[in-house]
Formats: sequence, C-alpha cells, structure tokens
Amino acid sequence: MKNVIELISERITAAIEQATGQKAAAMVTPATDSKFGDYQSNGAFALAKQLKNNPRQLAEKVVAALQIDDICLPPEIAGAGFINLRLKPEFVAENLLRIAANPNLDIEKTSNPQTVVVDFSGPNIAKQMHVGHLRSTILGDCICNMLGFIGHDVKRQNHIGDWGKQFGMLCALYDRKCIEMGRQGKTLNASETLSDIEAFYREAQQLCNTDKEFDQEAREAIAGLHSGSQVWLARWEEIVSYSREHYEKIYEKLRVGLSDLHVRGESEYRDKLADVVNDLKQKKDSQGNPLAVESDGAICVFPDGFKTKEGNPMPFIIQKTDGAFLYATTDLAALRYRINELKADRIIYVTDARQKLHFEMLFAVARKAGWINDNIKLDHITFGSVLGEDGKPLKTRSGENVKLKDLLDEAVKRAKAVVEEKNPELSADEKEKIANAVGIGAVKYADYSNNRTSDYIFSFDKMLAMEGNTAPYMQYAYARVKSIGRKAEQKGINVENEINSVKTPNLTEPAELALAKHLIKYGQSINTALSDLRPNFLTNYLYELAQEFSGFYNACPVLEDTPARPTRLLLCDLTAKTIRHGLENLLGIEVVKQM
RNA sequence: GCGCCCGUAGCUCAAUUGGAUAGAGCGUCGGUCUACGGAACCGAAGGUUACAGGUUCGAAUCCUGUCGGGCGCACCA
Repeated sequence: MKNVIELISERITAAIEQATGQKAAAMVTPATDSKFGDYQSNGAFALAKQLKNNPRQLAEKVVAALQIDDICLPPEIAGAGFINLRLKPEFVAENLLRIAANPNLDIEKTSNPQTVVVDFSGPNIAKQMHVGHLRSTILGDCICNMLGFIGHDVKRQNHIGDWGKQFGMLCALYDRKCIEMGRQGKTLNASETLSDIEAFYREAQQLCNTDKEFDQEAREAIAGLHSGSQVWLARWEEIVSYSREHYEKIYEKLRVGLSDLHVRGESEYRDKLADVVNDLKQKKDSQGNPLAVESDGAICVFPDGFKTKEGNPMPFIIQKTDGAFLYATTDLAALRYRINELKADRIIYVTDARQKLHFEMLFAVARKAGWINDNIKLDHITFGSVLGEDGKPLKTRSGENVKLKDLLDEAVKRAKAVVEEKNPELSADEKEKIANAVGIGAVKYADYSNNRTSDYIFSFDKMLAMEGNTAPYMQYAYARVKSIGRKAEQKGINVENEINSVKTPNLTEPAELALAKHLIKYGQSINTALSDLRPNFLTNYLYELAQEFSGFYNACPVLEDTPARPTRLLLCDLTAKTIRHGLENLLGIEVVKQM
C-alpha cells in the first residue's frame, strides 16, 4: 500500500498544477484535530504567499480541480485556507483487506534501496557493559530493523574496543595467572578468571603502579602485540573471546540482533593505520599543502571551521608524538573500509551526543581527503544520557556505573513480582517467560519512547506501570486481543474462516472506522520514525493504536453472533499483527499471549 | 572564553520539522461497567511553551539578545 499521505499529496499537487500552473508542495499532514478530518493540506498558504494571492481563494481553486473522490469524502476548506480531508470508509475498508492479505502488512518497500552501515553498541572489551551502552545498543538495533524492513541492505557493525594500550597490562596479568596455574599443575579457567573483567582491569592497573617488574612485562606485552608476537596475540585473543561471551549474553537478553558476525573491532584496522596517516600526508589541499602535518610533535589534520578554546585551528590528531595511533585514526580506517569494501551509501553512527565534535571533524576530514563523495550520507545519531531519580547520570550508590546485567536482572525480578501477584495460577515456566518479556521490554520501550536527543530519568516504577505509554501496557493490549481469539475458539467460532469470509469490511461504528483508519497508517509511522531515525514516533503510533483498540473494545462487542462479527474479528486480528510486528520485529520486544 | 544541545501542566514526557483551540501518562477530583481480561474506559481541573524583542497570513518550532541547566573544546575513547 502506498502510504496515504503520499497518495493524497500526489492528487493535490496535480490539482495545484492544474489550477495555477505551478508545481508546489501539497504539505499534507495528519489533521491536528479529528474534528477537521483525517488529513490536512497546508499547501495553499505557501503558494499563495509566493503568488501574492489570497490563500483561501487559492484553496478553493485547488479543491475545484482536485480529483480525489475514490479516496476521500468531498474536501472542505476551513480557516484561512486549510484543505481538510476525510477518508472514505470504502477506501479504508479496501486497504484493510490488502493488509490482511499481505504477510508484510502491505508496507511498501523503499524505491531507493541503499547499503546502509550502522555502527552501534561498540562496548569496550576491558569493561563490562554498563548503562552507558544501553541506548546505542538498542537504538542502533531498532534503526537496523526499520531500515531492513523497508528494503535497505543493512550492515551492522559492532566496533568494539579490543585494541589499545590497556591490552598490554591485561595480557601481562593474564600471562602471569596462566603461569601461576601451570606451576600448580592446573589449567587456567578463563571464564572464571575474566568473569569480572573490571576487577581484572583494576588489578592490572594496580600492579602497573606498584610492581616495576609487572610494568615492564606490560610494556613487553604491548610491544609484542604490535610486532605480531604469536604468544602475546594468543593471550590477547583469549581475553577478547571471553569478554565477547559476556556481551553476547547481554545481546541475547536484550533481543538485539548482534552476533560475532557483526563484530569488527578496532583491532581489525590495526594494519591500516599507518596507511591512513601516509595517505593524508600525501594528499594536498587546494593550496598545495599536505592535509596531514606535524604540529607540536603530533600528526594532525586541520579541517576548516574548527577552533580550540584558545581560538587556534583545531587539530584532528591522527598520530601522537610517541608515534601511537588514536581512535581518530581507527575511525578513519573504519570509514574507508565501509566505503570501499562494504560499499556503503550511507553510514550511521549511533553514539552519545558528547562525541558530536569528534564525528563532525571525522566527516570533515574524510570529505577533505576525498574518501567520500557528496552522494554518501554520513549521520551521527546522538542521544542523551540515562539519569537517576536525582537527575544526575545513573550510578550505583558507591558511584560506579550500573552494570547492564544488574539493571536487566532487576527489571526482570520486579516484573516477576508483578506477575506473581496478578496471575499466581500460571505455571512457573510461564511466569518466568512473561517476567522476562515484560522486564526487558519495559527497559527497552522506556528508552525508545523518549525523544532520543534528550536525557531521561530511569525509573523502574514508571516503565513497569500498566498505565501510560509503557511496554507492559502494550503487551497487555496484545494479550487482551489474543484472548478474544481464544474465547472465540472456545465458543466454536472458526476465526480464520470467518476472517477470510470478509469481502467488504463493514465499518459502520465510529470506533470501528477509527481503529481501521489507524491500522492503515502503520507504514506512515515507520517512514516518519525513519526520516529522523527516531523510534519514539513508532512507540507513539503503537500506543495510539492500543488506545484506539480500547475504544473499539469497549464500544463494540466482538463475539456476539451478529453480522458485524467477521469484520470485528478482522480488526482484532490486524491489531494483534500490527502490535506484534512493531514490538517484536522493529523494537525487538517480545509479546506474550497471556500475562 | 568559544561551540553544541536543552528549558513545554505539580511530576515524567510528546507535539510528524512553520499550521487551526500546544497533547499524553502519572498525581488530584468526578464518573462508567450484568459483553470478549477492571491490569480497563470516559470526563474535569491544570499552560504567558524560561524571559524580552524580531521575521509572517500563522512561531514551542526560525532569527537576535538575556537568564538558567547539560555537554564538549591538542595527543583518552
């Protein structure tokens, strides 16, 4: 189904052209108030200004030329020149059947499929995943789901922090522990040794400061890693692979579509870094100067328009005075790989807003170097912080970052307590499953439903509430629809047959029509969410859908033996399918049949 | 100091990117129900969109300034 806004826009644009000879935007949006209809066109205002006409008179001309009676009731002109449109029930009914007949809910694929690289999550190997990784991980995942669903070729990239100075000391400590175990005639149990990777990190750091011998070993380790020593690389690989297990468990818990297939960490680019620097040294700007120059001992690129706090040109440092490379260098190498090897048309970076300057400079340097042309779109998708109830960044009482695992476990635990209370007769297995879906879903949904650019206050009580725009409310709405189906089967109604028997949905009740109108807007909501990569548009849509369903549910008994029943069963079925698709396929939140 | 983001109901947040009378949820107050899950639904009250100017048919949204908050600004990521 072509989305309704586009369909109406085409007609109005054509009418404008016919009435005035001008090509102008129809500016169709959903009506600001349902009393005005379903959609409105504000195109007459802009054009009237341009032509120095009266907008109301212009709107009248446009409406006179408008051919839209297959979609809408007769258009109305209101106020200073709004064109108000109300969908014909027949049009709504027809589209309802198309959604029912199409496994993808009749959502149109993009006419311009692209290869889109999405860089998200990117945990640091030497740390457990904490609350700071939550937003990037799930926002990125949702963006991938939405892009993939409308037909783009999505390449997920997990740019993990698996290379750098800290691995010298980690490998050295790991090596010591292996040797120690060997002396005792035992084998080191890697998963146990590294279970608390941060404690391991702290221990190594401590030793560096207090134990000169260890510090020396750490230097040897880092030198060994850089020169490709098999022994040290083996140690490094063990550490990396065991930490990966940790966050793969988290991804599984979160139902995020990341696996080892998507990992392409900093270490993958280590052989390309010198080349990046050399290339930038050789490239010349328009004045014939090399792009990369030495400044205070470091190799830097100075993209235009960036200043330090002293007011000097701001460097993008790609090689430190001591010869080491930085994350800027790695990001440049990764960007080149994504363009040249992955053939990206677009690259989306999902990291917090604090890295804005870094990405602005990265993009500027890449363009200056000619690595990307104007057809390639680079996006830095920023987001705000997760705050505690006190309005400050969420920390534990002792001031540490909250571990993602602890946070999710707590959410599931609280959800379980609610299930125990509300539905004690369910089996232990079912309770477990529901608690998991509700707890994890609540955390994710709360994040998605906030505007990603602002900070938000993390509150278990709010996100687990049954009221309002929350995961449990949505999951409950789904469970309630599904229970109608169960009830119907108990009464001996063959639901599938009855739904298939609907040749023309009969949308006579206002609540039926309102629900149906909302159902056919699903594709539009995905487009809107994608245009700015903001999942909260999608959660808004789903919440409104659940509310429309509630209205319908109260007003229209479904299971009574009346001619209205087949259409009502169809509406229930499509509501369930839409909620499930939105929650599971796009947001990655599990639905349950009962809760 | 410079740059970026932000300031919307008592609280937590929206507002489809410049559209009509700024919307939800929580909390408060009042109501509904012998139907399919009351874990529901309906209604009321609550606003000078931080403040002051400006742009235009029209501003929470764009511009300027002020105040308040967050973040960032040369070798960490």
